[in-house]
Amino acid sequence: MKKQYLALVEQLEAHGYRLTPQREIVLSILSETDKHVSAETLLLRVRQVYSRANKSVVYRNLDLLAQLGLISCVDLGQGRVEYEVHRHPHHHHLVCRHCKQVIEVSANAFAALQRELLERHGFAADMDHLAIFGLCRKCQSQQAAHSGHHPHAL
Amino acid sequence: MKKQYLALVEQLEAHGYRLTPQREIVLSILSETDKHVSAETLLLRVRQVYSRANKSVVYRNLDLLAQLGLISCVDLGQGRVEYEVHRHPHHHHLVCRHCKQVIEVSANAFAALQRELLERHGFAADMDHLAIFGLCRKCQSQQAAHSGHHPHAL
DNA sequence: GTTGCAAATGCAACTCGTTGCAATTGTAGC
DNA sequence: GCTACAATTGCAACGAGTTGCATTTGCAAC
Ligand SMILES: [Zn+2]
Ligand SMILES: [Zn+2]
Ligand SMILES: [Zn+2]
Ligand SMILES: [Zn+2]
Repeated sequence: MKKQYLALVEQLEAHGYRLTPQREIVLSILSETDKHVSAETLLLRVRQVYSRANKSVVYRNLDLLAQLGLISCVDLGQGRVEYEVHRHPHHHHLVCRHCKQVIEVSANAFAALQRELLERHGFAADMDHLAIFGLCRKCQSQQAAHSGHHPHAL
Repeated sequence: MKKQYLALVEQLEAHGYRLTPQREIVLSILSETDKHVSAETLLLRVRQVYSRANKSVVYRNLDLLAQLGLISCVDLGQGRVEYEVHRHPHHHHLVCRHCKQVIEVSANAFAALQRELLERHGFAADMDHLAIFGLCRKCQSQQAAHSGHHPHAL
């Protein structure tokens, strides 16, 4: 994905941001990863190339990229945020509260809502990469099944 | 809101959970607060009544109530999560990334999406209390205005 | 009112992410 | 190649929330 990396670099330079070694490495790792990556994992990978890499710097670079709209982050309920370069078309995630399964859905289903929020409230919602929590099909039936409840019941 | 407090207690007991002093105080404060409250604020209020109250216990009780679907929490981007007893009908929040303004909207607009996710993916989404980020009307025009960008520009 | 025991608590240590600030570095202008 | 200066980094301290585990307690059974 050399193309994507060059596009990221171009965007940064167009906005007057510097290209530092650590930032370049973050960009290259992000652009060659086609799934979500946590800050922790990203830091470890950056350190394979640049061993003095620093937590704050990675976070700050991720913040910068997100602010420029080049990457997005999402919290899938795993206790850490995950990042990825924007894919087109956009996608969202349905996260089952019970079995933790994550279903990826296209952003199409969200376009009508986005339009309605814009029309009714003048609000331009970022419908880029959402996590929606709920119950998957299987866990809905299971929950319906046992209405008897004990504390700590699974 | 005595009625709401009693309803909460009843739900807890129906599920076999104990009624401890600290938990009772958390319930009563939540049920007499008609807006969002952070865990920190809640802890301070609990301590006005029960001065030895403990951070973990407050968090664990909030988790329990959320798990039972009695309260919901939302992250409005303020660096801390806010809690509230469910109001009916449900509402959501539109948060402007730029001016931090929060617009409250009814859950109606989200019903169509919820239906679609259920039909197409069998997923029962919790559309109880979401925070959607984006740009308010005013900040959209402002952003359109200045296309010149410098690092650190506001 | 005693007893038994799971539920709940208290506490300290931990994780993830953020922040303030001093030191360093990229880069534009010369 | 220097210089200047803002952008970036490194670090350590911080804040919100979680967790493991030993202790305590609510409550139901007797
Ligand atoms: Zn994704
Ligand atoms: Zn499930
Ligand atoms: Zn709300
Ligand atoms: Zn705004």
